[in-house]
Amino acid sequence: MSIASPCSGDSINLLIRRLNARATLSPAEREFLATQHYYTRSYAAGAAVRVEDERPNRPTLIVSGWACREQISPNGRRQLVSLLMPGDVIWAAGERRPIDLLEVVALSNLKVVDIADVTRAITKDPARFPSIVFGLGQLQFAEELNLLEHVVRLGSQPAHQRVAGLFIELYERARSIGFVTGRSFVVPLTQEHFGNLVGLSIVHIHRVLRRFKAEGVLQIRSGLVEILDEAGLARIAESSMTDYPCLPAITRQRVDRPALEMSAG
Amino acid sequence: MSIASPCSGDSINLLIRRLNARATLSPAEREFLATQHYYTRSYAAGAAVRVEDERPNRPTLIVSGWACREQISPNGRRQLVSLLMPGDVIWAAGERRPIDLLEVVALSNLKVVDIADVTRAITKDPARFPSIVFGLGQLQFAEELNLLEHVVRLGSQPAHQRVAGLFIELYERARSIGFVTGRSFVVPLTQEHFGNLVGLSIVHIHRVLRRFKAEGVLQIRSGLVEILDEAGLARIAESSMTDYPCLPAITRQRVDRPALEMSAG
DNA sequence: CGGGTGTTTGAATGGCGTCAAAGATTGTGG
DNA sequence: CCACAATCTTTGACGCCATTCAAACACCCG
Repeated sequence: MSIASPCSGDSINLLIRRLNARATLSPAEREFLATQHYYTRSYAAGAAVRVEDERPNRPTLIVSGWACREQISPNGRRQLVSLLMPGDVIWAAGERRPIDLLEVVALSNLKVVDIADVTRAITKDPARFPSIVFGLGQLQFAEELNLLEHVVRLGSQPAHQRVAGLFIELYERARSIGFVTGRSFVVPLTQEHFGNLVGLSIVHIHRVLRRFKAEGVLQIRSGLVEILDEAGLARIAESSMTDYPCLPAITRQRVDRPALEMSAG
Repeated sequence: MSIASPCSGDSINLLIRRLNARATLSPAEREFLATQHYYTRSYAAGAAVRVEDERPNRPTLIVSGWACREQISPNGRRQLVSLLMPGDVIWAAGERRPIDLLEVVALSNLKVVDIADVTRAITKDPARFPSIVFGLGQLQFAEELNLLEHVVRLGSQPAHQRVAGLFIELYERARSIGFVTGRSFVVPLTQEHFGNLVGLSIVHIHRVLRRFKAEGVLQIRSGLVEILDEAGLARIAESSMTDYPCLPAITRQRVDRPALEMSAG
């Protein structure tokens, strides 16, 4: 199953809401965005998100599914540099940024719309769309901020902190786009993806997650992340090096797997 | 603490050369930069580079010495996010970037000049200074590119690759500003700084460097880095995970310390 | 010359990766 | 709708890369 996908008509409602949260759009701006015509493209999980024959790539909005910017290290390892969720814009208009040089890969089945024409119109007459321009800039800003936190995580934190920090980020981002119901949200990633994000092996990601579940902090069941103890999770992410007793402790964790009934909405 | 004093336009020759390498400056542009009046400030090693009462900080050019952008992790560890060398610009004019939010700290004694007035004049009339505008943008671009490589290093490479990659970056950057003589260049950093950069302990940084010296790849003697085998260093940085036999091998390395005569110019 | 800072080294511990294999889940074709 | 394949998860055993602790050694500065 894939995540609930908005139908074509309101596929950019999410973007409008996000922009609106950063700078209130004028009715004219909202009208403009809502009445444009958007081309949809779909990618299978694992596919490179890229417009053929188009270099550099055209500004694109993620409608449903998740993707990442990735870089293959010279040693063959895969590093996921940043995560992209619905409502995120991939190749911003205007000046090229280094991050735009990285390959974008679909982590789940993915639907995007081309917003190249829209952004062209906007940058050609920015005075007409002040809040849109500002909001798009803020979205870029937020992604680069996440990147900086990522550097700190990778460079100076042990496994459990990295994972805790990652899930706090995911939680907040999912909530900001309205994808959290209760304390749960769908994350269409495998443990390998988590590992490639925070620089840990699959096996060790699993060990950390098992620990979190045993401590009632966080739980993942078939792609549904449930934050059981938000404060506890934050405490782990921000604990000093010696505070949190390291992994071994819990040795065995028998899984009494209850029947699942949650839908992936 | 910083000491402000007027200073000759000579200190920005390095910046002019760097900009010129990216887009040839017109005589008028060169003239403009060279005849401006610049205020110099100095910081002691370890001091925060910051203009008192000024928030956000004013665009600033590093004249001599090294600095870094750093972030203290919640767990108390220090992560150096990016290195700043002479000729680098710290707080770009115009839009604020997330990286500008990080604290800048002098790693050695540092001399900078304030270029706020200059950048203001330039951004107010960009058509008059096309190559300067472009060149400054390229400098920003380069720093963000280094940041991405840093993410890959921290997230997916073992110790010796991180260190090798770091010194390749240092070598190229030092060369690009004309600070390399022969195969040597001065790096005013301690092993602790290296560790905080690439996410390793002091002790392990030392072990890796000892190994590099024993293998005739790279040598550091009182702050002078000597690249003994550039190709070998690149091979280490790009080797696949299994290629390079890991550390232990060389156990003992007696130091026969020869007299040094290099100056730190 | 003495104190502070940085370097160097050893020993011991452990966090995390690798290897391997058995469940569990998802997807696919008949 | 079921059987089968592929993918993902889970677990144990094992070993090494890297950290921590601790202490000696070298260097710089006033």
